[in-house]
Amino acid sequence: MNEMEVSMANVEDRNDLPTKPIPEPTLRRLPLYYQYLKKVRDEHKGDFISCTQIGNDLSILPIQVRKDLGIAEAVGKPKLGYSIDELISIIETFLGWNNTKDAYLVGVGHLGTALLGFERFKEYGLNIIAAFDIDKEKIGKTIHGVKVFHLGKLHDMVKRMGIKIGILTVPASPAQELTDEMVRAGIRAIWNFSPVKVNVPPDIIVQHENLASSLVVLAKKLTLARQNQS
Amino acid sequence: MNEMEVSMANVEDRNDLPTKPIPEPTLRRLPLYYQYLKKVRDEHKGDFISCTQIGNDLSILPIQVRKDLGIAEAVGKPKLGYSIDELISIIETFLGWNNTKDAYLVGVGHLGTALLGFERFKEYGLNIIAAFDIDKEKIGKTIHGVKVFHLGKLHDMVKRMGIKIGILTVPASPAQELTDEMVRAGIRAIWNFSPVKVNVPPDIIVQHENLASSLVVLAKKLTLARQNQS
DNA sequence: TAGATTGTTAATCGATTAACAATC
DNA sequence: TAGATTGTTAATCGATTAACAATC
Repeated sequence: MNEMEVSMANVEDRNDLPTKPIPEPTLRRLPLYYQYLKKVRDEHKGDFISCTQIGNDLSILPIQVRKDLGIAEAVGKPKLGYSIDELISIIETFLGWNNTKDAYLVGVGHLGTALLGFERFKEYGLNIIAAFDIDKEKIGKTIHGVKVFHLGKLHDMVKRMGIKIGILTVPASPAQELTDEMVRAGIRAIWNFSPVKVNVPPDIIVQHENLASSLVVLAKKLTLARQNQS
Repeated sequence: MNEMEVSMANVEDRNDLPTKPIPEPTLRRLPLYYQYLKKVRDEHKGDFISCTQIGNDLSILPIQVRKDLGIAEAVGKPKLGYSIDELISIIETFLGWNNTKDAYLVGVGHLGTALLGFERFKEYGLNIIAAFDIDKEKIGKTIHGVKVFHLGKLHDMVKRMGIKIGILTVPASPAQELTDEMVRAGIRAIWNFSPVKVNVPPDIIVQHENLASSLVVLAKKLTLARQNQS
């Protein structure tokens, strides 16, 4: 490959489609680094940090930290490490936390209410600007600064505001129907906290948050640990 | 390998340690199959179901369904498929949902309250039998059938009841301290809903539930989909 | 019987981990 | 300078997917 080809490849990578896929495990670890780095910054112990340091503190192999940071396009200095401030800002940019995305939440039960109270979401570029329910007790109220509307208004409001992200915090039974309704209105990505898998057209993104799955992993690890120690 | 060796190997696998590790992705999919199978059973469309059918409905490759069910030690009939009832019962047994595990919950905020209300956990063998907080408003109250105690009673109650699972639903700041306290008292597995990674001794299990990580995956997929379609 | 489906072994794919030259 | 650390290429590992004989 000659110099011309190299520079062409760079241009393609940065400006053109398709963007190369980022490994999901890396994507999931970046927020961990971010939270850790902000803590470290507040301790004022220096301006630079090494992968060895990060890895030790987070129980992740240093080489993996280096790979992840490389994918996020961070650049370090041999012997010194990475600038903490720069790293924080690079992760923010890479994950798109600078430009906020608006979202609607459907289902103001216990979990929905809890999510409405997560101030932290704003830090991660997510802004829940309205909630929907069918319970007359809740409609019209403002919960954690977010107004609750009747579900019947969902379609028009999604259309009018051009909302792309929907958060689904409802029981199993109405989950599919409400998903269909959101998709019809123009929602492109659904964060699904309901206990069932919902079906969507191929161009719609669904992120299924399944507490049962997580609990199973925890419980099985506990059982295996007991067996192997006995 | 002769017949003797084969039978010896079987005996070891079934009765002796160490139990062979189960792939975590499989473990996470099993509850999905379970929820789906219960729905199918209630529709009374027949007694048997094939991997093709399950896979189509859940958007999972049939061969992967077959692998997963095999790992859970399910046995099917060529041409017919698997008995739905048998499959449900095999998953319940394999995941240990028959014998309930008691747990304590620490931090009765919005999320903690929501988790206390999840009746579904009982189905998955998890029984939250007490909650702890430092807020005098909450102490002494019963939320969703679970009594809230002062945090100071955690240590003695864990010891006395032999509780092994702790659910941590607190903000970042007290998370590590409360983890240490739980471990000292005898907790062996922590389901961590706090926004920070907590450090534990090597024999303690931590399952970190990180909403920021999930949100990042959702948002990045949405961004990539837009770029590739433009 | 014929054909769909299981169970198992092999091939592929992608993420993790190792190796090592470049460098502040 | 010497040594720790980065960035990159190669090796390993484990999960997914494919292939195919056995079978109700």
